[in-house]
Amino acid sequence: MNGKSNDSDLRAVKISESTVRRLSIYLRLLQDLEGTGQETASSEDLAERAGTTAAQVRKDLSAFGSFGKRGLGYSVAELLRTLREILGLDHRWKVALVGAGKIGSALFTYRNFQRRGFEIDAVFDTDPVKVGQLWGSSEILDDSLMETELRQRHIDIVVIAVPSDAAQAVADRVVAAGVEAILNFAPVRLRVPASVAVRNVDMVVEMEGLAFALSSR
Amino acid sequence: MNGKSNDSDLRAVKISESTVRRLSIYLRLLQDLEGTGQETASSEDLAERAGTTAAQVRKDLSAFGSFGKRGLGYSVAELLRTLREILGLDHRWKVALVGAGKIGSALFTYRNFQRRGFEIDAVFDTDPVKVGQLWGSSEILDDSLMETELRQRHIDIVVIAVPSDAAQAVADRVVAAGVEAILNFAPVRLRVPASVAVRNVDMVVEMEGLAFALSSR
DNA sequence: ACTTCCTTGTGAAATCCTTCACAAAGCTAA
DNA sequence: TTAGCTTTGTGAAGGATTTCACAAGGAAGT
Repeated sequence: MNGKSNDSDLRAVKISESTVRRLSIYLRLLQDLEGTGQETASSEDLAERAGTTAAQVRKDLSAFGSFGKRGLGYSVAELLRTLREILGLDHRWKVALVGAGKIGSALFTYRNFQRRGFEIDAVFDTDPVKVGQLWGSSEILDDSLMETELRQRHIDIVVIAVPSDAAQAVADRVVAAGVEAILNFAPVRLRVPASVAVRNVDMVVEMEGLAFALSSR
Repeated sequence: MNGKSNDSDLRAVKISESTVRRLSIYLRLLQDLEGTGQETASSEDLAERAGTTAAQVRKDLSAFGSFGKRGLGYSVAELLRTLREILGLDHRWKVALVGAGKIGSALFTYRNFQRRGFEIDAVFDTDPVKVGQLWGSSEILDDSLMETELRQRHIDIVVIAVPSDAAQAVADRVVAAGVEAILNFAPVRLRVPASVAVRNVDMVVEMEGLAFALSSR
């Protein structure tokens, strides 16, 4: 929009994972703020709510451009729009879920997902009892259809929610089918090519972190 | 002058969260290795499986002492024992679950929890329909009993799996009841005293991290 | 014993991330 | 317009974490 010295080559600068995490948190805060009708927010406001520092907020944002007004802060509406764009949430992402167990089911019904632009377009399982069942409007598909369906439906992100001993095999097939982003709930480190983005949600690791914290007292 | 006290004073050295995370991952790898009958593992072995570097593995471990044998590597059995001790998994931890919804339920039946030394001893919910129901051997308790039960049962860790607008209030009560470790599944940043350890499991943040990664191509 | 090979443990260097601190910019009021 | 406040954006400093690289320890064979 402006012709400032900013040159906004988003691709060039390396953004750390922690920065991206915080951006996601700022986004959520801003959504809350939008609800309250507050129109601007300072880096100090955001920092306090996000549990970080004002300088950190400004640094995080400054990697992408200048979005604030000095003396005023950031426009909630504008920063919301900007963050959504930065995070790639300005369009919907097609998600497939592999594993229709308890965790898969919890995830499927998790409203925040759909609301944030992630739509689960396919569910796979190996269990013949589950295959064919309807989850919402989508039928649980047989595991063997995975590769073809992932391609045909142009799935962007796959959520792996299978037992840990099956996870790597699923990951291999998913990668072979051209998917480049995986959210892994299985308690294993998946080995994938560097071009594939993986995020792990590992409850046991977090619990053990708490156990460690409690023990070091 | 100064009593340059380093040596093996475990409490004194500051261990980073990322180190603790990796220790937990090494522990899991070693459990797998134990199953295969492999008796020793080098830092290189562990690093490859954990998706890190050999130097990192050695640094992580060296913060706690010297557990390896030069030329040989680490004894799987011994390192297992040591890591369990370091992480505080040499005894069981009493866990309470607040929120008997989908996520709570998935967690409750998650076998890996119990297996790793975490036993869920109490479940709370506000919904009168759920209160009184039996989950495994434990009855779902009314939310209002939370403070007293947490104290009476000497709960170490509370898992918060309630909607985000209720999470902070639950956290406040839990902290007031003397609990010092919280695993939070609600998509909010809890504000707690510094003495309380909090770990967040936030699926939306992870998904948005993937969206960002996909967008930056 | 000696030699060779392997792998640890660890200072030092390099890299990455956060905090500091302040000039510059925007707003309001007179 | 100028003065007084406020808050951003950002180099530079400071800290933390990771990687490097190698001396020293240990095993196994001769």
